[in-house]
Order: sequence, then structure tokens, then C-alpha cells
Amino acid sequence: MDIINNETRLEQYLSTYNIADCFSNFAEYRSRFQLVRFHPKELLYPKKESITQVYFFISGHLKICANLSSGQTLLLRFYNSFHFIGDLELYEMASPANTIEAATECLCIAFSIVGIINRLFEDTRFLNFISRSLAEKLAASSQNSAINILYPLEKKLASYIYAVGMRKRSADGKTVIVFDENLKLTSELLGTSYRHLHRTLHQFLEIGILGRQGSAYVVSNEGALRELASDLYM
Amino acid sequence: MDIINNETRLEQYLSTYNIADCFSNFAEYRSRFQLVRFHPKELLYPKKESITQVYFFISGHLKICANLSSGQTLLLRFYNSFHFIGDLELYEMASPANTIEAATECLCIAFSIVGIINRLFEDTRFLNFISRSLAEKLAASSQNSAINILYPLEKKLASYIYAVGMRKRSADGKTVIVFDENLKLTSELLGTSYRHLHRTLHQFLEIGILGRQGSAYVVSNEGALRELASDLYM
DNA sequence: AGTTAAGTATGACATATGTCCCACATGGTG
DNA sequence: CACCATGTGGGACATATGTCATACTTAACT
Repeated sequence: MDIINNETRLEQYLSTYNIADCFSNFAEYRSRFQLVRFHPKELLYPKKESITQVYFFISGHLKICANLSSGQTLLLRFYNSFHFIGDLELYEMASPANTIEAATECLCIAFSIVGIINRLFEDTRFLNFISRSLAEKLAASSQNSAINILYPLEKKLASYIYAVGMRKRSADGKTVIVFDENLKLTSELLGTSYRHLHRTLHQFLEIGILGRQGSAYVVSNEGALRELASDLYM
Repeated sequence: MDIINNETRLEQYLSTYNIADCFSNFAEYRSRFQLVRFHPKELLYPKKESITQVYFFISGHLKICANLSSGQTLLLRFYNSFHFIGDLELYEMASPANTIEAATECLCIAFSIVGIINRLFEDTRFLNFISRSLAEKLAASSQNSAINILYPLEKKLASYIYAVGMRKRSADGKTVIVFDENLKLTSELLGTSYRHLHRTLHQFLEIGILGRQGSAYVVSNEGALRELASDLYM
């Protein structure tokens, strides 16, 4: 983790994401904020000890993984937009059960909670903020569970492509969805084998939902893709 | 929903489950509590309108179901011990996404929140209580997701039997685990087909993990069952 | 006792998904 | 250039799971 010493940018992010609204006495805590960067594959909470910081995740891709007692790891979901990190960990749950890993370069606002945990637990603004954050995550997790249980990979993949595909303007001015993720990681995320992911991608090519553009996949029939992805990924 | 007019019992449950600790000004709210009973198949939040009560679930079996936009419903989990009900709903999330249904007769303490919602959102005790409740549910949901994705039914079923099986003292004084649930419901809960559930139960009989006792199943090799159920259900 | 409804039990077959293996491309590196 | 690591592409086969059809059982009801 690198600390980015740039007060101007920090100030800007604090303002953009209304961080002040999360605390009853923000001004008093002002010096506890730092702009930080995580590198790919870095863990946000590397040690099992109690946490000293929570994070306001701003940009990049965070992988949320579940760790099972068997030693296996499964990617539960990605965060790629503003999220609060540390709510579960504050309650000392899931310390061993979940890991949070930067999938790409990630920008976060770090907030040191050393010595003020008890005061935070008495701050109604902060409590409301983390409750809402937890509620959103729980709702997403429930929906995810259902999708994962009921749907064949075909549908999950359609949802996934629709969710993470990059929108690009093509030569003729239309916006197309380009899917160019690492397939090994993707298969892990979707909880399937590389082989089966590939099989399903191939099937999408055959029925004309996807096409190739160099090594990337492009959505050639967005309507059909959406129909498959009837329940969106989170 | 029936209201049970029994102040003595209500008082007793309020005390047993330390409900007073969930509020800064419990005494003031005392008249808002009622002991209620839900009947099998009854929904705790039947209407889409904003909620007027939250519940402290005490006994019975609650089914938590996810509703997908496709119209399908999936049982996410059971509650069969003390849980707070209404945390998600308070934040107006998941109103259409989750349903909570009594699977058996259920006993709850109802708490009317009409007119005091804003005050509740300023009560640090209450906020801490629902945050913790949400955190526990999220941790359980994440774990559940992972189990559901990675494990074959064999393991899920083993975990499930271990979790919901009734401990009974057999003739020779040993404690045995008896599994006598409705198999159709069980297959729904586990997100599988009745046929496959049955196949797997039969397989457990063949390898000696389960035996029959009348129409019920009994665990005859608890060690093997536990080994299969390496990651416990919730 | 006869009739139903619901749950249980099971065979046959289809589909979804995993495992193993190998081939090919690509980019970095000595 | 040769070499290796990594990702991609795909065949062959095994396993997990779903769908359908069909009995059998039991409890409830008439």
C-alpha cells in the first residue's frame, strides 16, 4: 500500500463522495484520512489482527473472496464503484472468512480508527452509514446466491458480460460492448471451470450473441444477451 | 398473525433475550411490544408498503426466500433460533427481493416502529444491534454462497443434516441425530431437485452414513457425516 | 371401506459441468 | 534465436444434476 501525499486530491475526493456526512464530528477526524493506493494482488487486510483502518473504496477493481475451511477460495463479487470497506471486519466477523484483494490498482481513502472505535460505535451518523452499507451488501449477496444456485453458466455469463463489458464507440458510431477480461480469472469469479467457461463463450459465438475482434469478444446481439441475463449481476 | 395476550410470557421473553439492551430508552417503548404468532405459510411482510413492525424471532422455522425478477423463488436459508427480522426492510432494500415466510408456527416479539423511525435511527444501541445483525447475516450469506457454488449436493446435504437434525437420546443412552424433514421442502432449500436429493440420501444409506428408523433417517456414522460437512451450513 | 392428496421411491434419459490432456499462440527473457 | 511461462482453444470422457414418468405408501376425508 502506497500513501499518496496529495492533500488537494484527498480534499477533492472527500468532498465528491460526501465523506463528511458519514461522521457527526468529521472536522475532528480530518487528520485521520489518507489517500492510499493498493497494487494488484495486494490484500486490504493482510493480517488476522484487529483492524486499524477502514477504507472508502474509490476506483479500481476489488475482489471479494470467501475463504472456506477446506482452504479453497471463491470470488464472491467485484467492487468497481464507491463502497465502504471494513464494515464486516469492524464487527470482527468474517476475519478469516473473507479476504479483500485489489484486482487492479485501487484508489481508496483510508481512515484510521485507532483509539476511537468506541466513539465510532456511538456516532449515529457513522452507524447509519455502515448499516446501510451492510444492508446493500446483504441484499446483493442474497441476489447473487439465488442467481448462482438457479442459473446455468449461460445466464450467469450473459449477466457478467453485460455488467463488466466495456462500452466502446465503434467505427460506425454505435456503442458496442467489448468483453476482454482474463478468462481464467473470470472462470474463478463465476465459480466454474475454465473449460466450461470457454465452452459457453464458444456457444455464444455460434448463436451469434458474441463476435470476435482480435483477441477480445464483442457483443453482436445485445438484445439476446439481455434476454439471457434477465436477472442482472448485482 | 395472532396476537398473544399474555403479558407474563411477553415479559419473560423480553428478559430472556435481553431485548432491553437493544434500545437506549426501552422503558419508553415498552408498550410497543407484543407477543405474536405466525401460522405456517404466512408472510411476515405481506405487503409492499413500508413496514410498521420489526420482529424478534424466537422459535419455529422461518424461511428466507429470494425472489428473482423471473418470478422464481429460492429458499436462501432458515432461521430456527433467535434472529432480528426487519433490518434489511428498515433500509427499504430488498422489499421486493426477499420474502420471509413462516415454515412452521412461529413465535415472535413484534415491535411497532410507527412514528419513531427517525428516533430509532438516532439510537446508538439500536443501530449497533441492527448493524451486528446485518453483519452476521452477511457473513452467513457469503459463506452460504461459496458453499452453494463449490460443493456438490453430497456436501451440502451433509452440512444440512448436521445443522437441522434433531438430537435424540436412543434406547442405549447414546445421542443420535434424527433427520425427519419434509424432503420436498428440503430439496427446495438446497436448491436442487427432489430426485437428486433422494438419490443422494440413498447413497448415504448405502455407504452407511445414514440408516432408517421408520420413515425418518438417523445418522449412523456421525464422523463420516462431519467429514463431508467440513464447511458447516451457516 | 373407498377415494383422494401429498409425500416417498425409483428407473430412464437428457443436460450441465468438471477433469484430463494436448496443441497452439504470444510475450518476455537469457 | 531458443526457451519458457501464461493464456487460449478444444477433444474425450466422467460425474453431477435435472426432467419426466410412474409406482407405492400413508394420512385425511367421505
